[in-house]
Amino acid sequence: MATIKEVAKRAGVSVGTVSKVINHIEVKPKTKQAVELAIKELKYEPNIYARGLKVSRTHTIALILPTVWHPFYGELAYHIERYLRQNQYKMILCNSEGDYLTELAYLTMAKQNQVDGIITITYSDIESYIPPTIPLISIDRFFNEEIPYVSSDNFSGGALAAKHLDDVGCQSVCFVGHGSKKDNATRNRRKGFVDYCEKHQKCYQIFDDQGNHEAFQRNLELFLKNEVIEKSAIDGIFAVTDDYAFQVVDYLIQQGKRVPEDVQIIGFDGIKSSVTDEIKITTICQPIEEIAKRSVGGVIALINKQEVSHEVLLPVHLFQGKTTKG
Amino acid sequence: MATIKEVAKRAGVSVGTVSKVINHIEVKPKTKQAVELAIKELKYEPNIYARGLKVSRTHTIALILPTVWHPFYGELAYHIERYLRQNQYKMILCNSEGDYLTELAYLTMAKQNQVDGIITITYSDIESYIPPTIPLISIDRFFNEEIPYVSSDNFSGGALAAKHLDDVGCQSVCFVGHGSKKDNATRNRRKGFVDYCEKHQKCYQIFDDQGNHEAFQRNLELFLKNEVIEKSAIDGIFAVTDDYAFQVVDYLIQQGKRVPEDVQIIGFDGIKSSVTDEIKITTICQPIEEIAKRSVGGVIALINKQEVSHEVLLPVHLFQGKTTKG
DNA sequence: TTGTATGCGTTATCAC
DNA sequence: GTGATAACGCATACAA
Repeated sequence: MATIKEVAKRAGVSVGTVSKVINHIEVKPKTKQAVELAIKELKYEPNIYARGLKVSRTHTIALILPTVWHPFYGELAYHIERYLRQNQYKMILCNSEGDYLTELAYLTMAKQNQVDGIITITYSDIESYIPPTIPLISIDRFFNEEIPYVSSDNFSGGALAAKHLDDVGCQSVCFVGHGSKKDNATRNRRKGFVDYCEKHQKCYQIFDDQGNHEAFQRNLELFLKNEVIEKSAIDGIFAVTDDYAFQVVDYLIQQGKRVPEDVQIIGFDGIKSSVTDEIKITTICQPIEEIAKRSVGGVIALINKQEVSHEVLLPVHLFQGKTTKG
Repeated sequence: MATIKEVAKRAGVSVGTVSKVINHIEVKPKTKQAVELAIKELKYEPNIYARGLKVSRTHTIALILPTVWHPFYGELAYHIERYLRQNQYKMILCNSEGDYLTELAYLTMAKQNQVDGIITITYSDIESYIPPTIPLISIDRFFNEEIPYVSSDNFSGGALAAKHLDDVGCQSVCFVGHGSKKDNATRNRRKGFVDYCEKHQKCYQIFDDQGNHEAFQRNLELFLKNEVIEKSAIDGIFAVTDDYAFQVVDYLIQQGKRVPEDVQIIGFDGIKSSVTDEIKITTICQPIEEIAKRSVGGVIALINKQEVSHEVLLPVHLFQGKTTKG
């Protein structure tokens, strides 16, 4: 691997001059030519570590999320990487799998100057470990007044879901969600849903189980069996994520219910498993690409010591699918 | 940010000693304690760039793939990141979107010592740009005798698909694929399929359109309409990927055909859109996790100048879903 | 066992 | 406009 010194020698100039050429600082056209020739001949590539040592900027940011193996996070990661790349940033991907130790390891990386900033979407309490000096943007999660976050307008989304079920004629609706204390996003969806129901005096129920994956599924099916299949007490369901909506749809159909004739169902997220895929259900769509864009813009602004708004709340919209009467 | 010097001063030792402690080289227990205390007090974090400059190892590898926003690549990326992390490596993710310029940019990164190695899954002709000095593992793609690759046993998979259609009673089968010149993987699936049919004197057809996404879909539907709907000349279809299998299933059902009663369909890949998702169709499953494991093992071995087998061919297996008569 | 000194490849600040 | 040189923070060979 050629170094800047060898380039300088070959071009018959000093290292300083070579450095100038590399960094696009004005030099005499003739010397510039000579240097560029030498660079080509020696196939010189600047060593990023030496440079990093000097300027302590890596042009790398870390993205921490539960797992990229999921339509929502996959799409988000895809767009974030794309926007970062457009801004000459590289992205280190971390699947935390919800493990806060893994997340902490990445915070440490940032402290070591391995990354210039972090975008995180987490449900762990890493708040107290985040040094105020690290440029960090949180997605979907409010930590404190210091840490900027970008999120969909989950409250309005929840209300919109309730309104839609109302509009399509549901008499007795239900919220289905996984009661996580940490997840502000889904909590707000529930709040919005409830708020609409209260204001419009809709009859509603809440299923908000806190168990793990298996327990949740078991309890959900028990609940549905009882309320929907046997008592027919519910004719409209708002599932807090599309994943849950699928579960609900699958179970009800398996139990002989018709969707949307007997029960109408609306989800949240608007997931597609790839760019060519299609949204499968009626759902509240998050503006994933916009979330990505704002997050990237946010970290880069933070890195450049610019002002960043503490809260960015992005509008959602309804996608009319086949699980409600359109 | 504290440096090694400040730690040394505070601990009353020299920088060399501090360095030894950090790198787990034997020192007197007492001095070790003192140093560790100082490190804690000053919240010292080693600067990775200074270290990188010395040892030129970054413990970072780049993963280049078309897009992480897809169940197959998403799962692959997930596992690769996991294995890398287990080996104290970080992963830079690059969605090339099939653009070879983007891919080249990452090769350059490797040359600049920004990454220690590369795992790539590409359909571009980047072959001539890969410097032989860069540790690189190719997935699903044979480049040349120098570059090691890991892949599913696509040929056997294709044959297995044909055999399965044969076993479940199909009389006249068909291969559906996107004829890419670069994609050895899918080509071998086709070869395996044809090989089985020839050997067992099965009647078969090939649909291997080369158009872009829209053209392909249009032509595929034309073909299916003609051969399946009108002529009923096909009762078993092997789609070269699950994505295509879904397309085929959707179209045929929309056209009034029953699956698997009228037409049986088998895909390839075994994709699930998340860890909790389920495989939806009969398909040939790739051992995605094993591919990830071998790829990671491969690059790390290359980085450590160990021998790596040029070809790793991993066995596939049949998943019996509801699109064939089990 | 520990300290000292050198150099890794760059950038940036000076003189010239 | 260009060249010399001092950092940047660390690892390491060698000296003590």
